[in-house]
Amino acid sequence: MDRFSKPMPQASSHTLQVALTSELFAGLDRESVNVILVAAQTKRFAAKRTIVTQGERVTHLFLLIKGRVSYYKGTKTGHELVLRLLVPGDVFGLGALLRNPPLSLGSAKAISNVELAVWRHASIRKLTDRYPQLHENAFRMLIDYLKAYAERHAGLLTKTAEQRLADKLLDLGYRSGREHPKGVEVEVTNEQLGSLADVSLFTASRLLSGWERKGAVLKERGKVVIRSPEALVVD
Amino acid sequence: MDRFSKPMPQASSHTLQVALTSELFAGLDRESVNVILVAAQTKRFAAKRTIVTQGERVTHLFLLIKGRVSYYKGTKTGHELVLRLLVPGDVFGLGALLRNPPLSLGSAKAISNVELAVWRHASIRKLTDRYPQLHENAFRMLIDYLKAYAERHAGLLTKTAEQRLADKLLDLGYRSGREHPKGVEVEVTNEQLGSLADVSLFTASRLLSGWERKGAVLKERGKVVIRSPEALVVD
DNA sequence: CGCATTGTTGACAAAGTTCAATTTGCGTGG
DNA sequence: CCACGCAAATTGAACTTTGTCAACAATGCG
Repeated sequence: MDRFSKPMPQASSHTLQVALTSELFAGLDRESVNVILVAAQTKRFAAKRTIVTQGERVTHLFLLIKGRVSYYKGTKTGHELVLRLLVPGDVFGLGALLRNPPLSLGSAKAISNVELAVWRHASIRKLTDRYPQLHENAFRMLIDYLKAYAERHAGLLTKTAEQRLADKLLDLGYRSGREHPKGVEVEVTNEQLGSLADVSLFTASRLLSGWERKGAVLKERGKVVIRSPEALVVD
Repeated sequence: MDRFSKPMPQASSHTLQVALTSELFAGLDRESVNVILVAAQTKRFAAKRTIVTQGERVTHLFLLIKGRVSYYKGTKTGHELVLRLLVPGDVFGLGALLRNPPLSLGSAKAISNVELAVWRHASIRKLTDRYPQLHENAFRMLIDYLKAYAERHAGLLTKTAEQRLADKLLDLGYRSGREHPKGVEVEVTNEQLGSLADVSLFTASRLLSGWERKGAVLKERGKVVIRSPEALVVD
């Protein structure tokens, strides 16, 4: 195996594109990210398939390339608490960076058909040795999640259902909105949105209807089009 | 300065004792922990003093040696959301392990007179280079906090105020309970307990009174004595 | 002893949840 | 291409838990 005889392996350009936007690879140059990506496997899951299960050991690190994933926590009473709706560039399974990975704190489920870059525990460990920046980034992401959580929690105690729902809808629009002739289109059901905002799906339905009457949003099954974000901001 | 002429510096035995119980030093041997501790400064704060302030850059890592600290998040509406009551062995300021430390997500306030071991950013960075286990431990702790948070959040949606309050009281008893002729004594005010369980201080007062009538607890100003933990467990 | 902190209790209100009954939209298979 | 059936959304009505506010009591520090 002569080092001159073989071209450098390349990750698909779309995958590379997405990875470069991920916080996990912040501060790493294009080549390094490419090296890291070629160590990953590409996996696909059909809509509604479970990708990781709460309570099982975290043996893989995932980077979402295409589609949407719901990361949620099941509760004893059967409720599903959606922790975050993941969009391309988001990662999950950060526990796999540890020598002895912990048990997963939630489950991940494909909402649409999805494509993921997947690293096995052993290979991501090797990569973090070689690129310590990865560890640094992952650490920072955890702190950011913690911060986001504390805020969500504080919001639950101090804001009204309407404010929380509006906040989440706008956040989703920002993170995963699509162009639409009348505004920004967000793919989300009342139930998902409600769970993210810690509001029942009924309340979500009522509030959205109210906004629609005011002309702030349009609704379709499984979608919301934000027409005037200003109308949703309270302050 | 001859390396044979000077005895090895030693951390105070009590400090070492506490440090060895801390998750942050899990898997490190006594000598290593000692080396790490001598790089720290000992600081004392009087009751009610603020130790770190939300929103300021995290420039120091703290290990609580003696006393109690409240780690909380202030909200715009003036509420204080207590994230955790810290007891000896607990740490805060984990963000200081990052090269560019983030802003603090909460504030820390001394409840009693406290003693802390404190590392400056630069020195803790040197230590993590020398003892990578520190990084590993900190990472795991963040994941554990995240898990605890998700559970607290889920509890808020699925459990009653009574269950949540009971859970927190028992958790505190376990983490920081003291012997008492009639049971386990916990130093906590209704307000603190209420905030930890996401319950108003009035509801906390009412529930505790109810338990006292049933003989499950005894109350004194600033203290609760748990007489029969079983009576508080619901299942 | 006086004052600040902590705790108590009642009356009341409000914000959302729950449940049930329907309706609407959409993909699929005959 | 139509009909079936599931998933998503709607709407009303009753209910309930908990927070809010106010007035007051007790505790203990300096």
